[in-house]
Amino acid sequence: MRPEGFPAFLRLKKRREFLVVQGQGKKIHLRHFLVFVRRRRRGKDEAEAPPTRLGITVTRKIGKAVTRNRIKRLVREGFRRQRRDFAPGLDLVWIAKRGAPAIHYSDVLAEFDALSLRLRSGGRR
RNA sequence: CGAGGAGGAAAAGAUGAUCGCGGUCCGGCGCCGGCGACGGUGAUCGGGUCGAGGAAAGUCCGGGCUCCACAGGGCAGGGUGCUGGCGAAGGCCAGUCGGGGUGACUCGAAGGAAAGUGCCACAGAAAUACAACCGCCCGCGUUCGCGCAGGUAAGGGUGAAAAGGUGCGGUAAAAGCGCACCGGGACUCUGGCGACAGAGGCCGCAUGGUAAACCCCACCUGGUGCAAGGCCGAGCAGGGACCGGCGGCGCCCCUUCGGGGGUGGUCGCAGGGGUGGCCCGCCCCGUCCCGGGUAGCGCCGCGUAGAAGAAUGAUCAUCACCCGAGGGAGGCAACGAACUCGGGGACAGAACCCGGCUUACGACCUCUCUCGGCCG
RNA sequence: CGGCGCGUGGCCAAAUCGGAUAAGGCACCGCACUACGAAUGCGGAAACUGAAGGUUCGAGUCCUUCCGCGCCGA
Repeated sequence: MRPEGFPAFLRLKKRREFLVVQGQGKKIHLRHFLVFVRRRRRGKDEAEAPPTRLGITVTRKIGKAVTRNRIKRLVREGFRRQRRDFAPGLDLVWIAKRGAPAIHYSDVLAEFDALSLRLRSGGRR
């Protein structure tokens, strides 16, 4: 697999998967997003942890179709670039908050930095 | 130079680099089936190729397509409404009339109010019919305050709207009572396919407004919407029909205890099916029919962009473009080229397809026209 | 995708067939009562009816377009 690719098996696609992560995962508030994080279960015969997957939710309350698409693209781009720095075996669900339409790509990168920082400090306990 | 009007074309400014995304084709890889050739499949990898708009938006009209209903006609309901042409369309083109604008131009649901019904608050005497409150005038009476009988609609007052308007004549005061102009009406002629326009003489001319109130007239009109509609369908549960080959065992019912009847639970033989050219062999088995129909990375519908967490993005560089400030070549002047710095690029994302409309929108190009300012 | 409904002070809301200067309650402000508050009484402010046009003498009400909500069906 290409190091910065984003093939389909790295995405959450079914509504059921989203509900599981949102119901059982840990809730982390960032500046423009609400992120749910849940550790994936490891299969019996799998040697290493499964890769970290991403799902994005932007409701119609956030904006019109153009802005919703733009937010999802930016988050996907950030995940694609930062994926190597993340611990494997997680499911992430990003839900856009009200301020999200105004963000730029650099803001998304900052959000990812903040998220990984929170995950590291929280995971030590 | 500025401000504007109309028509058209084109719309992430262009190119490159790096990292990416969706469809499809080819190849690799994984999985499944097969002895195999090979076939199927995948959320996987590589390569080729294609990959948003003029409005993709709103869903205001219409068509294709879909299923349901349906002889024809009519009623009800809904829609449209100046004229002519085209069209499937509430659209387009050309014109007429009316409103707006100095103008180029632009906007208009613009049929009918002597078919009928309703409504017209407040004010006012009176709001569609019996017009007369203050007035004005004549006559009679008078206690000189006014009263009665009549004429009148000019003036005052109310109102959005008050029985055509203005002027002159006229009169007791007045009045289309008479005349001129304006307005109106039907008529004739002329031009035009027509909406309508123009002209002419005629009629002194009471006959509101509202139909985006009910309505009348003319024309159009069946409903449904791709979550339409069709197909596959694990599992679970259901309905009906047929023959139940023979025998053993089991189970159930009846019994005069001899037996009789029922039963696809099971075994054997027979039978049927599959594999195969055929036999042996091996494997499977009550048969047939029917409806509903869930799960599904389901399939088709579905496209030379095209899915069902829904693709066309991010970063950088260079070059154009526009705006502002500085600058000042050039020019008699109004004006203003090169260059430097700073800033900017809208509205918006296909979801069955197509045509029209409406709404949103930065800059640029082209054609044509109007108004204004300054200079010579 | 299709259909239906609703937008009136900060909040909840009324307004008959088109005829107002657009009710009422909660909340708010002031005064009175009280030692202070609550409650009560009196008084007051706050709206151009989602936006823009149109019809009408007159529009919250009728019509058109747009904006924002909500509901229903498949």
